[in-house]
Amino acid sequence: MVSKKRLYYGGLDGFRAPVVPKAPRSIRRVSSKKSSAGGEICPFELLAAVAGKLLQESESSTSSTGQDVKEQISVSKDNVKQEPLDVNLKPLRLDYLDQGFSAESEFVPEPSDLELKLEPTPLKDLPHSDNDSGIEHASIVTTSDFLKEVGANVKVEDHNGVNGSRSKSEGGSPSYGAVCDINMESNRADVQTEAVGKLSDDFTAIKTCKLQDKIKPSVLSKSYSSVHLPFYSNLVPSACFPRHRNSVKLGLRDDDENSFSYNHHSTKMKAIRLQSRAGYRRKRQMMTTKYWKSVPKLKDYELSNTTSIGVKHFDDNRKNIYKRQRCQVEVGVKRRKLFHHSPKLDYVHEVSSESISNLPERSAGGDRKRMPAASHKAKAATSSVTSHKSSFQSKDGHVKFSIKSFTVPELYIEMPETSTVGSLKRAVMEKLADILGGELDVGVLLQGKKVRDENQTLQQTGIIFDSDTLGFMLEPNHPEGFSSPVQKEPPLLLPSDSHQPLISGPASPIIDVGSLDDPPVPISLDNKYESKQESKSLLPEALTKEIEADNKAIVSITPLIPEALSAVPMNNKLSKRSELSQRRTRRPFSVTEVEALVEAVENLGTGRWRDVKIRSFDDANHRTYVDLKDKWKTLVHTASISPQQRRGEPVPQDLLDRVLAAHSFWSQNQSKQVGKHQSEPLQTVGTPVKVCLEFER
DNA sequence: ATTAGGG
DNA sequence: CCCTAAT
Repeated sequence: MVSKKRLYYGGLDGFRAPVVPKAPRSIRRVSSKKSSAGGEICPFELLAAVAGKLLQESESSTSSTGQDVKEQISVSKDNVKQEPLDVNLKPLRLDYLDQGFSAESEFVPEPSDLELKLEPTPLKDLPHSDNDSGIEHASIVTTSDFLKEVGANVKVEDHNGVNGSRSKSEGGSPSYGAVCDINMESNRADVQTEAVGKLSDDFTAIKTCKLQDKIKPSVLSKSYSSVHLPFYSNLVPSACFPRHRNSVKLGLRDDDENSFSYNHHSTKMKAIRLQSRAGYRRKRQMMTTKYWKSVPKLKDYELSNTTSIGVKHFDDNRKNIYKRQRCQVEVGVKRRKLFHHSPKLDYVHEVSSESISNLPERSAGGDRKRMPAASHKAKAATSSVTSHKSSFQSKDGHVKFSIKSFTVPELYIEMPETSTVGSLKRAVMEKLADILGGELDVGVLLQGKKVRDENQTLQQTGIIFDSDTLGFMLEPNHPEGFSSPVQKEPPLLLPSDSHQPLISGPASPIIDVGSLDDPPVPISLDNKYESKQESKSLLPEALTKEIEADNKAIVSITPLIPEALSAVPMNNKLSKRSELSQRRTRRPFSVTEVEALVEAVENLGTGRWRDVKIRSFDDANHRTYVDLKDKWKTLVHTASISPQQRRGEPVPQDLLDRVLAAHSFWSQNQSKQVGKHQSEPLQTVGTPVKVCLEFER
């Protein structure tokens, strides 16, 4: 840092000539995208694997007890690889109904062994009611049907015995019909989890949760472009069940990084086309734009009419359909209330999400550069699958469902023991925010209990990742600021029983996933992937201790994704804003970022935010050029006010000075407009010419 | 898609 | 940060 400043004042090196001269958009664009070549892997493999395994096992087993399933599913870890998960899943087809995902996705799945396809069938049998009981009823019915269906094929039953403990926690608060529904689903989910868990001992933790979702009218579903999720039979095993902890890492980048590191451990692994972050981002933006803009503009359900043709249930809520997208979280609580009060429940949805946490022995080396040494490493590969069955009916007796959204982010977090629980929370939260695109509040659970004192250090709290008792709970985060009721709910945590460290309990199922527009969070699941950490801003210098402890962390991610689709006939006013646009999570600029910004602006000027972005924030997808511009704006303002009036993380005065200098320089120097190509970067002449070569980041 | 500003 | 208008 210090030397950085010097660098700046060094003059020679201080303001380098614009690295990115203004160039034709086309060209620049290319350059900007290049970084995203990596792409991401569709994470559905995981789900597929689970499902497949489940199916397989189930088919052979008529038993409905968890015990049986367990036994049957038990697979010797050594055979994991030999036992490709190319289970006969043909009957299962998951259709990823997310437009964004499929439509413009660069994601080109390879031939898949498995495809889960949703068969949009009329929801003829879904009961609709105007009251809670009705809702509940609907849910139950759905579940039953589903089970029935499943039973035919898979024999997935509610394994209370197996999940008893977890069920308990869940059952604690079935105040809402929705909850009840969830519980049931959760159990099912557990089964799957169990199955997966049995697949390999390498699974440190598996967490399954159900995402509550509403079934959308089939029409809507159809409108979605369907994405085929390729299932790489061999991928899953290798990816998910690292046999040697040191050699294989399961990771997903949850942040906006584009690069994936591969561990060449699994040769069988098929090369997978990774979807680039950029792609994701694009899609997401598209989606958001669509919904943020379209919704408000459309009047009189114009949108619904065009989009949801033939959908009659939407009368009161059509608009909402388009809102869910980004409000996943915030609506959560509200939604539930709605469920309660909402007169109509048009859809019953069943969503499942699975989270698999993998505990890598060691952190990926690649992360080192970005991550200061840390004592705790929490790596979690979480996959949440949201699938809703538009219909549980299956003529052929096959289970059909669609995946609404799927996220299999790997949260790779390294925290010093001295870091606080709060920081841990933030770290996780940010990751999730990036992934889910929503504002999520993360609760840290230890031994199933929510850790309250966020100021305690991990050490003090007793959070040792070796204990399989660390969990995270997603809570709805209300922009409005009121505490979310959901927090009151019994936290769903990871099983703390050490007996089965591999399997974790169901996560809080209270998840609502938007159906249509959920931004498919393309998250790749790849064991070869080495996650990078970008929590630098979160954990500045604190990360100093390097403890190569073998930490296991189970991260249970239970995204709460509100479903706007639900009957929300009520006044839109109230939840209008919140539902339409969930504010992005606030990410205060760190000093480091500020410095990067300052430097970039010094060189590029104040009118080339895109270039600034590329230059200094290319890897920070959550920082858009608009953000940078805004930040600059605030920086200029900040620099002009008295230090006492400044808030937040104090920005070093020297940086502010630079801000002012650059600001005045560029505002005065019209050259950018004149020569529009490359204006002379601001030359700082203050200090002696001292060039310090320092490479940051 | 970017840029520029207002809110 | 969000939202818009204008490019």
